Amino acid sequence: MSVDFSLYNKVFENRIRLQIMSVLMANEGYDFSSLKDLLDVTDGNLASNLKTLEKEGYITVEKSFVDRKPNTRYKRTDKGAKAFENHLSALENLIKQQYK
Amino acid sequence: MSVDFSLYNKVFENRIRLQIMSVLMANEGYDFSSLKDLLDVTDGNLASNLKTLEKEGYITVEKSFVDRKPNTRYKRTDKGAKAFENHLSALENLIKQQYK
DNA sequence: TCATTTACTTTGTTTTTCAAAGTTCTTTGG
DNA sequence: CCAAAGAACTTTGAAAAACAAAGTAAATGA
Repeated sequence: MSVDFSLYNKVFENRIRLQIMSVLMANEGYDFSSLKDLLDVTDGNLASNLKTLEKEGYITVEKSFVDRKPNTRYKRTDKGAKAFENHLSALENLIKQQYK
Repeated sequence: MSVDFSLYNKVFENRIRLQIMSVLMANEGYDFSSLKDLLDVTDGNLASNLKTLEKEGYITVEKSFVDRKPNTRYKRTDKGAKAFENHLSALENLIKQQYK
């Protein structure tokens, strides 16, 4: 009757965090400035949403220098991948339900 | 490369509103107390989220008496159905992208 | 050495969420 | 007929979340 929402994850309720994880699922890693271009957000906003994901243990951060410029690279963790897949399952249930 | 998010709708970023619309897509109508039981929210919270959907023109409200008790019944509008389907499309793109 | 770029952090405002309490309308029991 | 009760709110206010803007650090380039 009703859709199972137990796998729904509030961390991914935010559009920016949802998109960040989506990008990090499709790519092994992605850097700060590329994310910024892709998602069209201010750097402060992006940084704080990345921090939220990091605090949850969903992504890792690696700082280095590329072309003599600072470069910060983000990657999903296994925990993050699992959590995201679970969340997508909840959404998938919602979508499927429509045809029931 | 990146997922199309143009159909993403901020109104449905909230879990409760997302679930309400989901229920109203699968059912012609649904009443207040049944929604309350289903979604496990306080009546104030439910009422305010229903009002948000009503203000957007996504649902309609009909009040009557059933078994001598007040009964409020909610239905999706065409506009609401369209907006919700669009939003699900955006989510579907996100899910599909994972297998690319 | 001074400006510039990247990737933040801090600050503070605005927006959103939500619970709790109060209100209205109608029915029912005494 | 009056009080109590239940449904469905509305109001109030507090807490959390979202963001923009400005400030900062570290390294490089001119």
